[in-house]
Amino acid sequence: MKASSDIYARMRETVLTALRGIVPDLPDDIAARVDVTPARDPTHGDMATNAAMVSAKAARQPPAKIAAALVAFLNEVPEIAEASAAGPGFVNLRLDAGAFRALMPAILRSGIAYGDSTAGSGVRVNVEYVSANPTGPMHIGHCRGAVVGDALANLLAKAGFDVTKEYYINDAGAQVTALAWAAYWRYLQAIGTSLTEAEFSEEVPGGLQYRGEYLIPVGQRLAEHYGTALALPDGGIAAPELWIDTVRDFTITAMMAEVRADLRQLGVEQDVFSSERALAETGAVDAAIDWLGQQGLIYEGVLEPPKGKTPDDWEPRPQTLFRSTQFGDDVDRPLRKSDGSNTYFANDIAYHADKVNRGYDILIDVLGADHGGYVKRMQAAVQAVSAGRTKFEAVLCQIVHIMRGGQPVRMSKRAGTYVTMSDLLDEVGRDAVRFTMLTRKADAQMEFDLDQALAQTRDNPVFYVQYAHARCRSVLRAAAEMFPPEQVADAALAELPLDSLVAEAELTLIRRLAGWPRLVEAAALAREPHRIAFFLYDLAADFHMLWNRGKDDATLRFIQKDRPDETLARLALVAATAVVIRSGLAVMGVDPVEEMR
RNA sequence: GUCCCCGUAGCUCAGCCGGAUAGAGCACAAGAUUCCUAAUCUUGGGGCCGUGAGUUCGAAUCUCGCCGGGGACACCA
Repeated sequence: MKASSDIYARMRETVLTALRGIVPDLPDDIAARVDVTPARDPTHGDMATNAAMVSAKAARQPPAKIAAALVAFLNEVPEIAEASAAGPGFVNLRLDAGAFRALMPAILRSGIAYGDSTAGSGVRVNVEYVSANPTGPMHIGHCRGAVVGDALANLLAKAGFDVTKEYYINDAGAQVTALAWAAYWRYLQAIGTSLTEAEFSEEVPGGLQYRGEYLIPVGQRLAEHYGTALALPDGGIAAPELWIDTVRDFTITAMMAEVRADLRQLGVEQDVFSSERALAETGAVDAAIDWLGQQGLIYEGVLEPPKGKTPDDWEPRPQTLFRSTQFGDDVDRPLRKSDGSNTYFANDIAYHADKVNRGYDILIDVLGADHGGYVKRMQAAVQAVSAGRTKFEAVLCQIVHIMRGGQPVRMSKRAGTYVTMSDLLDEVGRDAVRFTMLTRKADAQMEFDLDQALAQTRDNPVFYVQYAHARCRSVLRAAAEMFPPEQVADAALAELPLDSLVAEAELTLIRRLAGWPRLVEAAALAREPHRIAFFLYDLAADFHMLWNRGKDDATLRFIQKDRPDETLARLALVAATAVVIRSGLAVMGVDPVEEMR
């Protein structure tokens, strides 16, 4: 088995081996707490371990004594230049520079697969994201969920999970009925009805919704397909049962085509599209409710009114309830409405049961923060339908405010009430949208500054990282004048001796590259794809710094015309840097650029 | 009233499973370019990590209370 390309994981194994020699009956839970982390302060060396401190109690020895024994052992390890005890019991490690340099051939051979991990050990994860109602164009909120979900799925896959990307089409319920009415209105307009919008709205149960212009083309296409057959001869409203299924299906199909087009523009491709309607029609919802009933998790009851804020029309009412409180929820949750039809929650239970039955170990839903109150009941439901075998997690995405010149941007002509994803993509482009959306924790509100996303300065992280990659490529292009192309290919550079890389700025960069696998694992475990963006930003900073060192001191430039061997070693470092940037951008779904214009 | 998220430099935010002297960018001040793209870099000032307790060798990080901001709270999706 080849050594892990995560040098921190490898050193941790070494430390554990040493620790077991000192504390023979080391408990597993203590061993699990032993960590080898990058040193925060470079004067402490390259890495530090807490091994002596966390094991002190179990060993019934003072940390300093364990640390001293660890130091003695670790100083005999060839890769370690120096081990020393410090502070309350840290053991600091300074590695032989060669140990870091030795990673570069592995990086160059792996390409963007560098950083791939087996930490997920093939655990099956379903990441459900976007899942917008097909009632209109995707807007800015969907966009964040789409980017976060997609990057999270990529990240988990890189960390060794077996990932499925899924979209849940909410094509059942009252909203799509309202959508059908709205499309029908545009249809009547297309065939020249004499009704006014106000007159039409009078006839719609609940009133006309979805008044944005985006349904006009759908109405026109309905008119092309069906002529006047869906209306009364005078252009009036025909009996709903004569047209509503037709119009609804037609409109959902049209809206989903738009959604897919928007997602394609964003570079998101999901593996599975699940339909709420299809699920309901196969009887899966009733089956799920029956199953819960057999487990004794369902009863007929009356809920207390919510405290503090009672709805105006609240009245006590017997309902079919799920015992979600048995699984930690605050109240039991209704599965059927007063008219006997299923609630959205009931459908969602069936849907998640379906995912459980497809064999996933972990279900992750990427949701808007307004669904925060939904998480506990879904956790309860998944626990119930999987008999505790499947884990449910939610990643909540907070609201995004689009800003321009310090002012919020609100309206879209087409959609009427919100900024569409498509507008945003047209204005700043896919890469800037994706990267910028990942420069905040998902559960923190963010301001998306259009000016900044387009700015070509350091305060635009997209640009800054892209520029670093372009500079790497630029150096390699320039080197082509000095060497034949095959000699500066990644594979060839991977074979070179690298002992000449000794400058501090070079070693800083190399250490950063060495931290990539560790970061991938940590980010995947925390479900925090935004960490990738910050890592790449720091990596870019290291590279730009090294580049500028060459401006102060000509001997530090990458290309040294009279010293081909040193030049090639430096090219290896540049190429490895480019590889890691590409590896990170791939997780984020951002394309690297070869040169800036 | 209950639940969830947030509170770190003037501003926008990082801070990985608790670790040593809390970090970036912007803004502000001063500097670096006959050069692999200065679209960059260097240096400097700037902090009661909202607040009070607790847990312990050690807390920005974990627990509880309080203050402040956002969100969600039967029969919507």
